[in-house]
Amino acid sequence: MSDLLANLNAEQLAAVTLPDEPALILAGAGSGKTRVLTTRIAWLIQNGRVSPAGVLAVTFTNKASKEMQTRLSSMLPINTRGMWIGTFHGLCNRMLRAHFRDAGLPQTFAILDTQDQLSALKRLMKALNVDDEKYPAKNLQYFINNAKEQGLRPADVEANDDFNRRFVDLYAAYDQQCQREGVVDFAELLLRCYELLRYNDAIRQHYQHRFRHVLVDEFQDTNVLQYQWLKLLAGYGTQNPAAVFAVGDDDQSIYAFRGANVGNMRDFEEEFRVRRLIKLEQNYRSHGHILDSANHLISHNARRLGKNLRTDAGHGEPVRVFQAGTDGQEAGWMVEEIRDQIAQGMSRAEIAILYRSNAQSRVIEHALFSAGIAYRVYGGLRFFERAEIKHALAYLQLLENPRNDAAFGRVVNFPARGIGARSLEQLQDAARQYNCSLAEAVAYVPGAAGSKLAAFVRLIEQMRAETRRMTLAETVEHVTNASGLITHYRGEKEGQDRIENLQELVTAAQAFVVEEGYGLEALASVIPVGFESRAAQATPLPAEGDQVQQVLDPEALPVVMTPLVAFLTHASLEAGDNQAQAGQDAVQMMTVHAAKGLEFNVVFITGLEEGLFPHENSKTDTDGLEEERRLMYVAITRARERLYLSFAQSRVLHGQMRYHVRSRFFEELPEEALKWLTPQQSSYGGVRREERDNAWGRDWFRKPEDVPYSGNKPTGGMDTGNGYADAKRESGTGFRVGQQVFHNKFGEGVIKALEGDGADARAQINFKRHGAKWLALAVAKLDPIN
DNA sequence: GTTAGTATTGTTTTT
DNA sequence: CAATACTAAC
Repeated sequence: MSDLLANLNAEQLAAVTLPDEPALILAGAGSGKTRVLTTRIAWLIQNGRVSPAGVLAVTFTNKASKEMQTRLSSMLPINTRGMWIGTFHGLCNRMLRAHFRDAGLPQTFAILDTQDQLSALKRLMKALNVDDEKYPAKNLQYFINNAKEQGLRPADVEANDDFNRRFVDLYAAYDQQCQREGVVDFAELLLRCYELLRYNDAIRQHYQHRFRHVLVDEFQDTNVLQYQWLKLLAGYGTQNPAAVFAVGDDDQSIYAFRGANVGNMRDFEEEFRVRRLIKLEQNYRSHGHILDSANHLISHNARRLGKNLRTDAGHGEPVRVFQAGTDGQEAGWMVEEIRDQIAQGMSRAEIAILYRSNAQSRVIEHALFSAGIAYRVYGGLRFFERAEIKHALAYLQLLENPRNDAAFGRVVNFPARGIGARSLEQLQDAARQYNCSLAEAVAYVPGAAGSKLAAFVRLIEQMRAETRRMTLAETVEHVTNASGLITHYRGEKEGQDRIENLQELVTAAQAFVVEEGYGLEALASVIPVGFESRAAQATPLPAEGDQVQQVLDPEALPVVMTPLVAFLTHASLEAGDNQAQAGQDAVQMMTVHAAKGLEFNVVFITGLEEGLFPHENSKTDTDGLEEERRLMYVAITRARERLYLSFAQSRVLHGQMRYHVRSRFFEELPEEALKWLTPQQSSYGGVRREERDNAWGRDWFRKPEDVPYSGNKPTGGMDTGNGYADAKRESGTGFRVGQQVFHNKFGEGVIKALEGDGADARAQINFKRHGAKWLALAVAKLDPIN
């Protein structure tokens, strides 16, 4: 109980037990930031300074918010579910659902992700006959989001020239389109919520009265709008403002490209008259050399609040630096090092490979895969972003809201129903003419096209009727079938994976109902002002498949979020990390951005080359460069015991061979902390070249099923078409020494030796034209001759 | 209206 | 190299 504070150092203790007033905590990497934040909440509650309902804690990522909830419930015997702990977007969504009428939104508004937003803009521009050459949709998207992040509506944006004026007009038209269709984009979620609080006195006062403690994680990454939102919520400038507890690290601000404004930290300090500024500078994570490197590097940034991390741990091992000839060699070297580490008992999950951009993961994946080392890739294409999943979700959206034109357009002809571009054009014209949704405009389209469209609308209506009494999972399953999606993919050669993903969606729906209590926590907090205490108590976990209406009395409690809407919201707000096999012990691969907040025993930072890291587009201005340096700082401080830095002299980028010099960051690290692993200057020998040569091969992700593998499911299917061939190949019976084989790239050759088995099987082949090579049989496409 | 095949273009990081 | 846009043939 009272040992909440037991293991805190002096700085942390001071932060946790601060009085109820604005406070800024400058928390260095690995200084126990999350711990301070959660302990603070627990301490406040335990000492009766605030009730769980009076706390609002906001983070940036879903991961962080989940972590906070987990830790909190391990400290206190309370249900964190009903608490207002979440991401900015998640909390805004909650509030908007609760007050949808006041916010001017339909009850079932859908959320557009970045892709959806872009296609909505393209659709709009097409309808308005805007030249995409002159006004690229992508630029418009950036323009709009940027404006929204500053809290600016079209009327507030100053247009200095014709070009900007056009953008402003399009911004206005886009907002109207969204409103008509009942959808909001990410930025709108925040802006709309901000406006709700700002212009609705009763609601604002309610929340200001309710939240006595507002805690913010990663404060350095807040944008202008988020800060304004916080100020409103915390009752800045009122008689009795909430105590804002902001935790941040200016050195870890890496989201400027997304509108993050480090200046918020300074503004906060001034505007809230912060008297309590605590620096957490004791690092509990990294060994000395690693920390020295981080400190040394970041000291090259001019604009800093100033902070230096220290550790009690010894120097530890030096930072190892490796220069490779090619990206393939870099990957090959990592494989060897990882093998060593694993052999010495290091858990795979404690090894992380970091890179600047997602594209770099391919070569590394290939090397790990050939070596049979289990790995997991974060980021990339996430579950809810897959095309087949988005199609299924679009059907589900239409069940809730037929006016959602984006969803309508997405699936009206998928699977193909003979509704082509021309018919759609007619439909869009009609919709514009009668100022209605696409679904409503169907009635105005004559002829064959009209009847096909009408059939589609009937299909949706029929599905809606059929699923009315179904559980969420049943609904999802029914829709994947009745829509014809499953049938369609069954006929496709690479459709098996997609079908499996659709089945996975049913499972996900099931899991959502069980684990999330149906989004009950969202429901509980979604109850309009005045009802929340009742709702918070009414959180018995529903039995599997129970309809929420059966758990909560619909008469007494205005249920605003149906399970389906909750699920769809969940899908857009949490793109669903591809954690298919999260529990498995696998090497972790991710971008540096994705690594923020995580830590590992062993860390590889790869591709440290000018143009890559620092990235080409950021090299020109100092702000960009400083952000890259902060990014590097974040990367370094992920490591606990061992850190590797590597770069390659040449690598294949955008399908072309590029030659790079090593990153300037090497010049900014303390020499005495580094240990150069002198690479063999190998233009020929050294690491096996075919690893690189095969890296981009079409058959790249062919794999036997039993290989430990937990990366992204490749979208291309290999299970159906060539599963048999692979099985034969891997069994070893397919090849013998002396066998003549043919390879797509290397031509004819003779097998000189065989080695290993299963996924590890390799063959040494003497090619007529390319000489002797070792090829992994699981990867290389070899056909026996004769 | 659909499909398959070809030309083009754009490639950082993400809630 | 990949995703997307466009074009020509079915």
